[in-house]
Amino acid sequence: MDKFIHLAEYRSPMSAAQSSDQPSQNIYLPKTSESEQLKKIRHTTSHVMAMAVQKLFPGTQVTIGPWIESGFYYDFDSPTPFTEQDLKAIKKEMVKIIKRKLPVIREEVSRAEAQQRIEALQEPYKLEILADLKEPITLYHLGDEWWDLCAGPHVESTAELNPKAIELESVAGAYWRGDETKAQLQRIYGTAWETPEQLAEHKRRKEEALRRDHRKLGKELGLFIFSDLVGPGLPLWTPKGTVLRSQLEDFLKQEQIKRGYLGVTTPHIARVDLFKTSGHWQKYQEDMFPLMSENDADRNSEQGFVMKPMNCPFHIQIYKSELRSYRDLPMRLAEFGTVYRYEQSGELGGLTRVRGFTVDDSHLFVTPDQLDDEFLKVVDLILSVFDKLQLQNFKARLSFRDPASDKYIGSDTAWEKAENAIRRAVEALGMEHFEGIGEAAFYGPKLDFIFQDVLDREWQLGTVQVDYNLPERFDLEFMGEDGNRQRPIMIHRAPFGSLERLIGILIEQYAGVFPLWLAPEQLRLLTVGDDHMPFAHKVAADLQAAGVRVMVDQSGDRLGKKIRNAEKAKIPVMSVIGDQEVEANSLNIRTRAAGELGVISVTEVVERVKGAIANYGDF
RNA sequence: GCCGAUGUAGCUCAGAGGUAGAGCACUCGAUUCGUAAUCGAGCGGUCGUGAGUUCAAAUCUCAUCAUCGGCUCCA
Repeated sequence: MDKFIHLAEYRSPMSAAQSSDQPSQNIYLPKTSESEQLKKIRHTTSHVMAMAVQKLFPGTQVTIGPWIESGFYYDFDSPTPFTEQDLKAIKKEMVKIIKRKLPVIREEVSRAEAQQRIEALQEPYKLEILADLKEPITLYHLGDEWWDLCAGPHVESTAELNPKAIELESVAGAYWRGDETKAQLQRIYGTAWETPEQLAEHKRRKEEALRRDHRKLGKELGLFIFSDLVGPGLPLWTPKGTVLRSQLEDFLKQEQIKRGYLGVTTPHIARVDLFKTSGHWQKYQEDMFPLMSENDADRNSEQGFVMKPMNCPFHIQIYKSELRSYRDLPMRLAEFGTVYRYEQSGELGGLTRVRGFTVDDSHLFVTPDQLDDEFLKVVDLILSVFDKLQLQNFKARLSFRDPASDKYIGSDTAWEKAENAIRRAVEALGMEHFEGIGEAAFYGPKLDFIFQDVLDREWQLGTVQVDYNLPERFDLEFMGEDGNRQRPIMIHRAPFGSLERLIGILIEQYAGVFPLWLAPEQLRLLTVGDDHMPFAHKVAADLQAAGVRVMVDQSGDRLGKKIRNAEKAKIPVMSVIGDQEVEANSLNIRTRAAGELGVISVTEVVERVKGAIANYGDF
């Protein structure tokens, strides 16, 4: 377990070593948080942008405009939305302002003074911002024409900004204070750098990220599709994509067998009463597909079936089907269970956010004495799974409830016990982590493993949850050593989280180049001419019989084209077959990773494939 | 769900009130070729869907569906 004690320091996938299909220009792009100069540049640029917007669009109110790691944004309350054309005009105006070399002047004022000046401007959002500010209250002026509340820092003059290192990137809607019940503002995202070269590199990396995007690669590699007739957020897996799924499932199933998990299988729908008992119906209804009722009367009295949004209540029924003894515990019920959640339409995207997905779910029923040990074992399993998948860029989050919210079920005592159990585990492991208040499941706190996609969006994959609440709601018991019935504790856990989301992240992490054990097509045979086809098919049959996923390129293309196609399809191993190979009854191997390897016998190829698969490595 | 953008052949895209194009893919023919694209021909689209405006709509308007970027929500 030692090797997992320190989680790899988080790095963006874009900067990861294997991230590039093309050599990087080796221009270092610091994050804003790493560079005082970028903080100044981006603060000032965003002020210049806001000044330009207010000049071009009178009546527009300025709200907040912080830097973000790769740039900045500013939120405006504008009577009409901004368009792409507007961005160009705004940029032009910004250049004018910059060229006037306006000094950036810091001024410290009293709260009353700030309030008075804001009232003169008639900008109510600023008043709200002011109310939350601590002393000292500072204003930053651009010349004597424009100012905003800001803590700084700023450059000393707009002359320090390079218009060629600035770009306005996109417009978007955003709610005031991030609250969907409040006004929707217009947000403009932009970026600013010290040099035009840095901006060019930033844009190059964004384009590279697009090439690795799992939605693009999934289509190019033929891994999954979506169909308008099937519906949004419901991926269909092709034969190639299904290889990925089954390899991952088989891998985890083997790991679970080694750790004493028991497989179960449960239906996709259930009576709504099951979810009333669990509390899902009360707390989660708007995220569930609507009730299936036979008639209006049933619908009105909430009788009928629903698609399952989670697997736990089903596993609980299996646990409950017999009186369990303390000797039976811990009982670890596991299933690749496909669940259906009615996500809001605007949330859907690729494989990372879908409406039907498969959870590598397991529920562990444990005695209070077993809780800590079982929890650690689960974390160990999760970390070893990530290790095998070469996933290093993740953060561990303690997802606790927001005490101010009423969206949770269960007693304060139960929640405290569960949260403490997670804290104990993380401390015992010495694991780096951060706390996410309000990130808990409605029935219990979680330890979540957060990854980033190619566009730097964060996604939860693996999760472990400690749950005192569902055992209570379903009245779970086991017969204790002393002959008294006791209540078990549940651990919910999923190393992958969602098979779909995991595969989305993996596609991007590998840039579509899968390790041999996952590659849908492991080896492709390329004949020089048609005369070599019979030998190719014989070899293919032998390799297939040995368990290798092999295909013969059947096209009439020339060798160069066949190689090009195999490279584009990111096939890890290819073999050229011509007169020499037929004569020598062997294969001439070329790998994607290492190029030509020379002539190898069929038997040796099989052994090398098996060896590579066994240690999750390359051919 | 909200704000904005986009939707043209299997894929990537061009066209922009006068009735649809390219490259790749696919099919056929010729070529039988040794490590990233052989040549030629052919097939293929009621321009997301439905209304409306117009003599005429892929093009303008509205609605709707889907996708994309954000926001909100979440595995």
